[in-house]
Amino acid sequence: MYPDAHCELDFTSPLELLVATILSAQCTDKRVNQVTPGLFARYPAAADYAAADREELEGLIRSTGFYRSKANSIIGLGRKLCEEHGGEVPGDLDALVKLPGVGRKTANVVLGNAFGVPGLTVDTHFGRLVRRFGWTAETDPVKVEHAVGELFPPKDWTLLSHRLIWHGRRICHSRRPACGACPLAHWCPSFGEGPTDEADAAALVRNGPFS
DNA sequence: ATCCCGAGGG
DNA sequence: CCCTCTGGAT
Repeated sequence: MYPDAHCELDFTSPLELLVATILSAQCTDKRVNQVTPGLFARYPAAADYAAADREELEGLIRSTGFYRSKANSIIGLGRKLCEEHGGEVPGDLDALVKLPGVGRKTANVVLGNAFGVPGLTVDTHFGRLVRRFGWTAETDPVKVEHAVGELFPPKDWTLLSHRLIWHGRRICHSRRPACGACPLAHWCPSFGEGPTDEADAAALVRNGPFS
């Protein structure tokens, strides 16, 4: 299912993807893609963010929401990249997570889509769906990441993340999931009654559309 | 636990 | 009017 699910943010470099992912917090990808062309043209390199005028940057990203904190993060990001990473985006999780505005989810997005390093991007969709599927009951994102990581080989992690997010965005919504339109309705333990036990969940992983 | 924050949908 | 949208820092 969803064999060609992919990152829907527009980008042409690790830096662009990193900035776009920061902007995508609590915002649709479509809107992020509306502001990034102008943003990337104005600030082509990390040094340009480091030297950016705060109010001008805020104006360019305002429509994505949380624009003051996002502008702060992006300016700090540019500075730290220049001071500690030669102006380049580091390709490892530990360094990425230390950058301002970059948490584990954002770091894994950059690793998976710009560096080809397998990563599970546990965002709100990912967590909600794997709990509905009965794959884990954890709510802490790191615990969810480890639990789901045990169920699939690393080579499948990035595509699996995109598939789950795709499905979450279009069908398995937070409040009113479109179970009537869901191709997984007869497979999903949350369609009928409540969650299944661990053996059932393991079988769902082995035989399910995401394997 | 709370704040940051605009835009679009129901 | 209320809710949600691929979070992260305090």
